[in-house]
Order: sequence, then structure tokens, then C-alpha cells
Amino acid sequence: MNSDELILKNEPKRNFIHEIIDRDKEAGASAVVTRFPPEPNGYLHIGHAKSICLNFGLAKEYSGRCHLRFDDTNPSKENTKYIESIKEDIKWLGFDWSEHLYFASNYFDKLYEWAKALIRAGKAYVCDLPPEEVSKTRGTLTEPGTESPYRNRSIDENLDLFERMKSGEFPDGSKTLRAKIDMKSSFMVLRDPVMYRILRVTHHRTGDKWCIYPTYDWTHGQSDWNEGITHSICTLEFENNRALYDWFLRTLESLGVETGSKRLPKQIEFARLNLTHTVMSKRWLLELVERGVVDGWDDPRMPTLAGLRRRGFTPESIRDFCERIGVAKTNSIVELALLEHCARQDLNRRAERRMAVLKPLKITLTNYPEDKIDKFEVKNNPDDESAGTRNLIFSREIFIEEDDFRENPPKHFFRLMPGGEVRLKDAYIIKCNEAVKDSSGKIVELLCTVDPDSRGGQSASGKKVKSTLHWVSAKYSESAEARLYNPLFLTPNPYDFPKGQDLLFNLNSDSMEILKDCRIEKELASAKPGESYQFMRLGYFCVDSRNCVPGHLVFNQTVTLKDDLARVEKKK
RNA sequence: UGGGGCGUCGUCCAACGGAAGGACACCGGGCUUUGAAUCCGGUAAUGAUGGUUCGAUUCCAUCCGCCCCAGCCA
Repeated sequence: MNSDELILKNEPKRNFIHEIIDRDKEAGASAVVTRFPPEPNGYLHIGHAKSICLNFGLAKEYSGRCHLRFDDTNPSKENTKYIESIKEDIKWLGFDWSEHLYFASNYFDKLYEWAKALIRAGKAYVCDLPPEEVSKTRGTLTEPGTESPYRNRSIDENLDLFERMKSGEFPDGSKTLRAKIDMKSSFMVLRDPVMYRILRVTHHRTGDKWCIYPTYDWTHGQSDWNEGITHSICTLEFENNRALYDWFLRTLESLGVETGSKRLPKQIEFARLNLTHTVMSKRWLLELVERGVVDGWDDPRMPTLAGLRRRGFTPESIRDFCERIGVAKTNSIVELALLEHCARQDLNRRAERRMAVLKPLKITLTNYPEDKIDKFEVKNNPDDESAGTRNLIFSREIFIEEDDFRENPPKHFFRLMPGGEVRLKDAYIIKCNEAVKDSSGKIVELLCTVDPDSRGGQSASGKKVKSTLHWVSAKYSESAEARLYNPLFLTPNPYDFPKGQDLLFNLNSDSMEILKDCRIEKELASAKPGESYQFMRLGYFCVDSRNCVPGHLVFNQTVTLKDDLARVEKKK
């Protein structure tokens, strides 16, 4: 069975984490409990989706559970407005934390008590060094650090000082609580890491209760332990932090503190997702929004879940993508083409077909009476009978795609040309007799004739035409707007820019094309925001959920259809 | 120059001492009232050098390359 079949059967591809968990189970471990721990300081993107699929997926496969825990230890960066969007995105992706919603800030009291336990055990101390001094005395990658002059204060003094830090006696930044580990360690994180800093910032959940806040390292592992997390999965850059993660846990365990679980959680690192032609860091995503490069976090060009959703990517296609990319420890950059493939595959199955002409070229059928119409009943999805049928109306004046006609066609072009014949999908075979030009020489209209024996596109005479075009009736169609997208960055790796430049060096100035005068078949006029359709021969389009007003639909192009002609022309 | 990690087709992921496989991409062909979908076929990789072994992507050694760590960010 190949991996594709596995995916179809919904059996996730195995990875090194499965092997770790299997070994743990053989060694007697019972449940599997994972967690997804976002910091509420930005929107979720497709890189988070990889982590969400991994963590919730593992929990499901092993009949365990996955917690959603907001890692809210730094109130100066975090904001409650992100919490709802994060929850919404996870739900939209198709995952459910049920009652297991937590906040690291729920553990502030417990963490404070445990910090005191560490002080009492002589494993932590209050340090008066200002930030610059802490930094200076930390040493370098190759030189050991030096011990803080405050390192050997008495336990009582430390307890007293820590208490007073908490009660607000000292100014911001003037003191920290540090773990007493080893200033000579080759792990920089073990050189007496800061556990608490003084920060007078109102926290979105605890308000002004605290003026000291625990750091990530001091919070994360203990939160895991407290929730009974068995496998704490994070990204590669935390590999060094694992030494500290384990130190806190083991030290606390040896002190006999009480937690929600006997078993110590295990941190496992995997490579974060990178996608070509885009960026995933919150910093740069924010920058794109703030510099006005994009229209907001949910701009359809953004790799955020909100952006992808608005663009028309389905949760199923994103989950499929996350499954296909696999999980490993190698730094890698996945090609955007794979994401697009997943979208096409899913949308091909579920999106109903419609006809829309993005760049209309008018055709008058000179042998088709002015007052006549034809009604054709056509399939909504040729691959899915259950999608039903709809009616198309044909009339004397129609529009076809500007690109589907060439006055001087190259060899490989077999669409409409002077004297040539094509089929209009589900309607008639037509022949082009004349291209009408305006004074500037621009083709403004084609005069064609229909073959009356070809009703429905069938050819009674057995006539073969090489090409079938999409079309809409001029009279029985509506106007609409379509937005076509290209990647935000020109280069596969946007970070690959010359010295002295920044990321915007590789920005694609042509990432969006707005087409305001598209014509859509009547049936499409009632489409609702969020719905996806295949515009025949063009691509998948999703009704925008922001810019539609009654009578004026805006469609976002999710992906194009694969295009052989484009490929052939590119080769030339 | 310390430490922690990682090197397999163009890209992503497998192979756990026994014929290097899948997916995407690409190329060629069949079918087609979407140049789509679908079907068939093809190109293409173990960073290097030694060693152990009947046999090495896998074990060992050395080398090379890339990523991460010196926030009171996460």
C-alpha cells in the first residue's frame, strides 16, 4: 500500500514520533496526551496547521486527548483578540479540544509556589543584576559565564526578596528570579536562566494581580506536567531548551512537589513547516500587514488559516497537505505546488462547475435569430452525478474568453481563429467568419455562425472540433469581479535577498490582479460567500466573504486548473 | 574555535544489516464536449573518504556542509 492509499483510507503516515510513542507504550506508559500551545499574539498560519494536525492527530490515533493551551506568559505582547481567532481557526480545521482548554496563566499561583520550593532547596535565587549585566556575565558560546554576585544569598533573603518582587516593591527590570544551575554549562539555557521578571503590565486574564511573570522555560514544562501531557511536541529551535525543560521537571520531582501527574512529560522536537514563495514568521507576516503590502491577516494571499480560508482552501485539503508533507527533523522547504495539488484534488471532487468569462470578448452569431434562445440542461459536476444539473441559456450575443481567440495562432493553438471552428461547451459548434476591429486595430467583436446541426455541442455530421470553449450569453449573464492571485514572493525562498536589502526585495508586485468586468452565468449570481465553484477551464473560485455587496459578487481565485497550453507556451 | 541537531530523486517523506520506494514537480502517451479530471509509462537520489560485514542509506571512524543556542521573547 502506498502513502496515497494510506491517506485515502485515513491512516496517517507514520513518523519518528509514532516510534517514540510506541516504545513508551511498550515500556508501560498508558494514555497519550498532547497539546497545542499557541501564544495569543498573532493569527494561526499553515505552519501551525502542521502542528495542530500532528498533535490532535496523534491524540486521536492513540485514543488519547489533545489540549488547547494558550501560552500567555508575556502580557506585553499578547492580546485577547487573538484567542477567539485561534479557536475559530482550529475548529474550522476540524479539531476539537472539548473541555480541555487551558491557559498557562491558570498556573501562575502554582508556579509561584514551586518557585519558592526551588528557592528553599537552594536551586533558585533573586538576582539584582540589570539586563545588560546578566547578558555580559552569561559568557559566550565558547567562554563560560561568571556567577552573579547575588548567587549565594541566603534562602531566607531570597524568599523575602522574591515575596517583595511579587508585591511590587521593586521597579520593572530591577530584579529577576534565576534558577541556580551552572554558569559554565555548554548549554546556554542552563547558565542560571531567568524564571521571573518584573513587568508591570496588565494581563488579559489575570489583570493586575501580578507584576512578576514567569518565562517560557519556567512555565511550559510545568504546565505540561500539571496537565498530564505525555508528549510535548515542539519545533527544532527548542532542542537546546530540552535540557532546561528536563532540569526543572526532575528537580521539582526530586523535591516532591504535587502536580496533576506522576509521569514526567517528554519534549520531542520536529521541523517546522516552510513553504516556498511565502513566509511563516509572525514578525514578517505582521510586517506585511502593517506596511500595507496586504489587506490584513485574512488577505487571500496570506498563508494564515484565515487567509487560506478566504482564498477558498478547504480544511480537508489543508489536512491532506499536512499529512503528505510528513513529520521529520530535517529543515525543509515544501513546494507550494503540493498545497495547490491538494486544493485541486479536493475541489475537483466537490466544487460544482459554472461558466464565467473573466476577460470577455463579444461574439455575434449572425445566423442566429435575435429573439431566439436555447435552453440546455447541463451537469454540475461530470464526476459526480449527485451534484445534479442546471440550465444554461444561449442567445445570439455571447461572450468568450479573450485568450481563446487568436488572429494569428501559433501552431500549438487550437482554439478559435479566423475561419476556424470550435465547440461552445454544451451549446453549439461555431465558425469564426470575421474579427471586427476598432480604429486602433483592437479586436472588439467576432462575427460567427452556428452550425445548426450541432445543438448541445453534438455533431450530427460527425464533425470533429479540436477545442471546446466556455461562454456565457451576453443577455443572460451578470457582471462580477474576480481576483487572481500569484505568490507574494518571487523567489522560492523569500529570505534569499542580497546584503543590505530586506525581505521586501523579493516581493511580487504583481500578486493580485483585479478583474472588474467579468461575466458569470445567471445561475452563479445567487452564490453565497464562502462557496467554491470551478469556473470551467479556468480554476477554482471562492465567493469572497468580505467584499461582496448585493448584486456585486467578488470571487477569489483559489488555484488555477492545470494548464497544458500555458506549459506548452512557456516552453517556446 | 563550545554545545545541541540535521544531511536520501528538483521538492517532501519512507526504507531500522538483505533488490533504495511513494507523493508532488517534470517529461512522453491513451481518453476527453473543461488543453481540467482520469488512465498508462518514463527521467531522477543515499554529502565525502575509509573501516566492519557474505552484504551498509542503515553500524563505526574521520572529514565536509547546513540549522539552532549568548532575550528579563516564545
